[in-house]
Amino acid sequence: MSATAPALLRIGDVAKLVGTTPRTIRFYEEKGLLPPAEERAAGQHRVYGEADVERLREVLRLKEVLGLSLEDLKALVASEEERALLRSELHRSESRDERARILHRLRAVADQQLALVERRAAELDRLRGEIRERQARIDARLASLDGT
Amino acid sequence: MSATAPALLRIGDVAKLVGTTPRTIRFYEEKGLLPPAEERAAGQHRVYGEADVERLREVLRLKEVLGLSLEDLKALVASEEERALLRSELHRSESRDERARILHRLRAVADQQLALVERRAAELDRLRGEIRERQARIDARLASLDGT
DNA sequence: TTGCTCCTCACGTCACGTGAGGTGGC
DNA sequence: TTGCTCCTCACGTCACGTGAGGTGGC
Repeated sequence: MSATAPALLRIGDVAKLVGTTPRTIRFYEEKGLLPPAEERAAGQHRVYGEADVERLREVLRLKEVLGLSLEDLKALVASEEERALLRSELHRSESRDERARILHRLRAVADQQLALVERRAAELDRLRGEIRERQARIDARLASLDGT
Repeated sequence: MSATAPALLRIGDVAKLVGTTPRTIRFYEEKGLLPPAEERAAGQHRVYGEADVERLREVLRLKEVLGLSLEDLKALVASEEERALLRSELHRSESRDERARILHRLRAVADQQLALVERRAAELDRLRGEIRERQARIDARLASLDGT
């Protein structure tokens, strides 16, 4: 049975895979941002699976790109959890009405997440635009220098 | 002469204008990120001008949008200072060759700053794209539910 | 003189980093 | 048994927040 068992990872493996440190993973667990990673006796190694890696990767990416505090990140993790739950419900759903209800809820979650991203993106776009304008003005002055 | 003197601001005024706190301004000064804000005897109030406000506003914006550490921010502040210096040199420049040299240097500074912005923007664009795709897939499934 | 804002320590906090000393599994 | 990674305290650090106690200017 061990041949078909899913790959079990230790905290150092997970940290390397997602580009962080064991300490950060323990810290997030301590703060309730990640689930306690399997049952285990005190002083025992934590054990993780592929799904945990994917989840953590997504969480860290959202934090980095959006610059969120752990408090804000907690809310986002909750919405990611709802998304996962809804997707599995969608698979098991049996009636058309139920599927429609779940899909509408999924759409609402996506809208909410997009709003967070759009705010940051707008600020960056503006900054990018300003620098490009500066470049254009410099180029124009250089061209007029060459032209005369 | 006091009628034509430039508006002199205190640290609390500046903090409000740029949306931060006096403590942060003092901290940045302490860390060498901002100049010591006018000569003043120990225990005297700090005094600022309009130019200081503009500078600080830009610095804070770069920090927030790019998510930089104070160490990285220091380098960016240095490049902003070079930019200001180059611009005033450009005004005073007398030969065509000098102007060309300064303009090329200004262009290099802008390129460098844009590179910083583009990296962040690319990450955000990808995230934005993924969420929009999710929305589109949800909408397609909803449409097919209605269609059948 | 009364408020208000300012000043300088200096300790608190958030999100981890970094050893210290000890235990677990190939 | 030897390495390696893991474990739990626990103190350090970075970027400030937050009083504590006192001084300065309309």
